[in-house]
Amino acid sequence: MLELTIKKGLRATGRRMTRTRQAVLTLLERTRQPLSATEIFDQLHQEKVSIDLVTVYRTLHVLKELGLVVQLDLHQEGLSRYELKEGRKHHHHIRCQMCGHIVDLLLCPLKNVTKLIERQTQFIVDEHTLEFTGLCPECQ
Amino acid sequence: MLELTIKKGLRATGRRMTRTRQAVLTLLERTRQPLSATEIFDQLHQEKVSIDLVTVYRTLHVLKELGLVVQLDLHQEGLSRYELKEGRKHHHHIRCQMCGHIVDLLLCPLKNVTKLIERQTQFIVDEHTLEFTGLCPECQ
DNA sequence: TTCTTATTGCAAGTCTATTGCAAATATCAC
DNA sequence: GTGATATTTGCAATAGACTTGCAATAAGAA
Repeated sequence: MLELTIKKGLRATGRRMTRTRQAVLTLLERTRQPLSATEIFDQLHQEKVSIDLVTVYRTLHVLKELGLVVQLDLHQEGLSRYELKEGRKHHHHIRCQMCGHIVDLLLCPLKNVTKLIERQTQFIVDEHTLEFTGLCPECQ
Repeated sequence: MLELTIKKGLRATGRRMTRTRQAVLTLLERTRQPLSATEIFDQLHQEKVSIDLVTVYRTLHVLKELGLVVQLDLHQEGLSRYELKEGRKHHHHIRCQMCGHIVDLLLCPLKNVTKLIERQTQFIVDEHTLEFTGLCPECQ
């Protein structure tokens, strides 16, 4: 169970499971799109959950630190989005420029490329960001 | 000559070549690293060029519109960087997490992938962002 | 239930980037 | 060169994402 895993992770670092963290997690769990802090804030308020925007940011920060959540910086959006890892494989996204709809990509074409880059640049590669934009079927 | 090309581009859209635009361009031309607006502002001020930060932003916006400059959003930097196109091919970057040094990558492994994504998602792919982070040879 | 300590909300602040507007300046016609 | 006109600039103010300090609150262990 996801909730148990998370509780353990929190405990292990001297942290507590609280109503607000619960609320953020539940929302992320049932939402398919990666959410921004503001979107999480707005959505929870619509559901009459009282939470401060600062707390949303802090919660996301903690969840990211525990490796339970991934932070995305989509192409020129100027904000961060978050999605639960929850056993999902490393993947990328494509976002519609028109409607903002975000879809997961099932492939990551970069596994072989990393070695090539390391040889070429002498860097030790740590992370990569790969995000696409375009027009979704509805907006074409 | 780059300067002529730019002047033409400006003219063609009813714009003018000015001292400030000149200064931003010259700086971009002789700097190898992609620069942020603030960095451009600071550098020009160090060189006793009087320019407002707003003007830097507006200049970059215009140059981007003319297709003379590329806007980069590197992995979780929280700001945009700009570099001259100037006949250079489409490419990506890798940034050192330690010292911030940015190096060009000579390959783009995504040409074939785009078609695959279009088939898979039914999107029409327009752009992609691909940026790496890691440790540069000096920081390892 | 009580105590300790993490967590929260609020207010204020930071940083990147944008907008409105009057003043400055580039370009064109003369 | 001079003047007309339209673009560009600087300044002040503003927007929006995100952070920090601190007192009040709540989780969880005894």
